[in-house]
Amino acid sequence: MNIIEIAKLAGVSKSTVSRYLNDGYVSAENRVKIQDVIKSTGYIPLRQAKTLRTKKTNLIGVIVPKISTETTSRVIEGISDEISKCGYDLLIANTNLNINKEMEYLNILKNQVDGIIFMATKITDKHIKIMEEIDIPIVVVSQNIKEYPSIYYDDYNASKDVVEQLLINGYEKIAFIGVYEDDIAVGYERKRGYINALEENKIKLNEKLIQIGDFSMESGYKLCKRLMEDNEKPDAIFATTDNIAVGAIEYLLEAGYKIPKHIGIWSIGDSKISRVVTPKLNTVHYYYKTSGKNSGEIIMSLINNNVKSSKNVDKKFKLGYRLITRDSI
Amino acid sequence: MNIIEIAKLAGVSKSTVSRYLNDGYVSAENRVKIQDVIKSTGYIPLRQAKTLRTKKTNLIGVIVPKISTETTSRVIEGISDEISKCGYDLLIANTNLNINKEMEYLNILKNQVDGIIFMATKITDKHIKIMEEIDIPIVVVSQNIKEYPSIYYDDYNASKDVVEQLLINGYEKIAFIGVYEDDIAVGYERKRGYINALEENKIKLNEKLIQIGDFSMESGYKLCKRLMEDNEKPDAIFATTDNIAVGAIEYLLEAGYKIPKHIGIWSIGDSKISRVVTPKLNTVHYYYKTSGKNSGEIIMSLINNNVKSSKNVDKKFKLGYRLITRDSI
DNA sequence: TTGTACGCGTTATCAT
DNA sequence: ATGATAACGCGTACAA
Repeated sequence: MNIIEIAKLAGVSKSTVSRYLNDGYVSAENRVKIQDVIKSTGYIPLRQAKTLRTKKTNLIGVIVPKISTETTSRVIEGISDEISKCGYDLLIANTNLNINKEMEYLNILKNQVDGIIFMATKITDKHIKIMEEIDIPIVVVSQNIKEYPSIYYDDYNASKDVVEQLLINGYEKIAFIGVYEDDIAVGYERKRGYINALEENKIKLNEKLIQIGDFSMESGYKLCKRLMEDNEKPDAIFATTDNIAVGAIEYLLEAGYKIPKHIGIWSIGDSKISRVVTPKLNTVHYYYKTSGKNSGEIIMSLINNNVKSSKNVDKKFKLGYRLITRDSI
Repeated sequence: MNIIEIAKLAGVSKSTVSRYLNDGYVSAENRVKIQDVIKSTGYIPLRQAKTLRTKKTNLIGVIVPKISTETTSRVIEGISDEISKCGYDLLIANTNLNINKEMEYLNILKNQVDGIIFMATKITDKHIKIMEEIDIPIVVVSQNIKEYPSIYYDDYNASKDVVEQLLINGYEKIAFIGVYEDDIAVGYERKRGYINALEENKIKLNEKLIQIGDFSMESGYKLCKRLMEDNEKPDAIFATTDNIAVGAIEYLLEAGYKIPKHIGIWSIGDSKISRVVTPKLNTVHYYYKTSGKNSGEIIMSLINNNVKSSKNVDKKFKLGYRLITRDSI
């Protein structure tokens, strides 16, 4: 079923049908005829043919580091809600944290979609070079990249606030369990917030209290163990993610510590898990879904304004956060 | 940059370039020339033009009920892993549990992609009617639909096994907290397993011990409360999902019950939460990622065998499950 | 082994 | 307001 058949059935030319479908510049009587035929046949124009002609795909590509995490799915949900309002759909590319796949997908997507939302963990010069060659708008979410529109979280201040809350509540030896600094937002910025908070409060930095691993619960468990078995035992732990915190809690409980009696703990994420683990976690709420919504809005506005490259488009959204107080301090 | 420019640069006709890209029927010397040009230009054929010609999109559409749940993201991960091996990408349509959107997306996707994986909660005659009109293969995951290839879980037996385990462990009054039976798998089948297990063990069904709500923790909380405030107090609860179980636990703990001392609890899902909640939940592991992988395999094989409609294609995969014993009984 | 010519379904231009 | 026709980028039958 194509536009020509519809035209025949309606007794008009295919141009008229096309106009009916698009600008709508058609006489009332033909309008009715065409409408009837389309309704009875269930005709939907072939997107690919339309794309070939118009250079519009009505698709947004999203590159994600890992599809099955709570963070990712909340961001995607926000994007999906937003772009579907504009008749756009989602093409999802999962890199599984493989940096080469990120580059590959950037290249594949560049002529498949009208815009790319790139959920990044770490962006290298190589990335930037590839991104510069792309002539559709790109929006980065989760990291602040100076060359591109970015939606990111205020990791530095969130982290600083956490440490300050811990101090206010009387904790003195606050340990830090984080991730590799390659990840600018979660690794570097959160650590920087921790360090600066201590500094501003005139507390000497103790390198032994800083442990770096990956995003897994196992890492939280292991690093917490290392921390507690050392003679520089902390009285509080700041874990950069809920997942890490849960791993740490697991160790602490096993080792017979009471939380928060013997040791306090605070993390970032406000994941579902943080609300049900015992003790319920003090954490920080990030507006992940909102960040998806915002990136959707930005990409749509760039597309609608016919922006070809979003390089140096100065849109930066630093999202707020909310400290959540529960039972772990 | 299109195929004609590449041809010019390589000093051959565009047919030769096309052959290089596809069947590869090209002389060695031209092969090298073309390869060089493609490499230096970074040329990638435009998918849409190719599609228009070949009727192949190299896209799989996935319709999901809710994008931001652990189950969904695990299934999608499996699909993504599998189809990416075949050079396919994922087009995701999120219905947000809106049944009309399901129909809508079936109609939209039918000429956008080469195959549809439909993650359904409940399939009506209306769905079937629409699906019959679609001339690309459809695979259903999460429900067993007799007319279409289906990957589903053995809800009936999993549920029965849970109840039997509870009985073996000495529990006598086992309550059931479930969801509306519209959802055939989670609602109907799991309840059926519960009822039959009791029957086979000659235990009289007590309607008061059966509570039906939705998928939320709140529902688990509320229904558990109702159960415990009645004079027919159960000594064990079978919750059909981990989420519901967590809600129930929340109530029980608040009300001063000890688990499993005063009451046992068992659920289905083996979600991340089930492993960290206190007490750690007895639950059932379902192979969600595998189900995604399998649906990917099936859809790819249907596509590769040029199957136009998968109606009455007799592929049924009932996935196994694994009972997980932890601390809640 | 290579190239020419045509067709896929749509929109845009231009005359009428 | 309408219709004929060209064009989008690619693949392929056919002729050479």
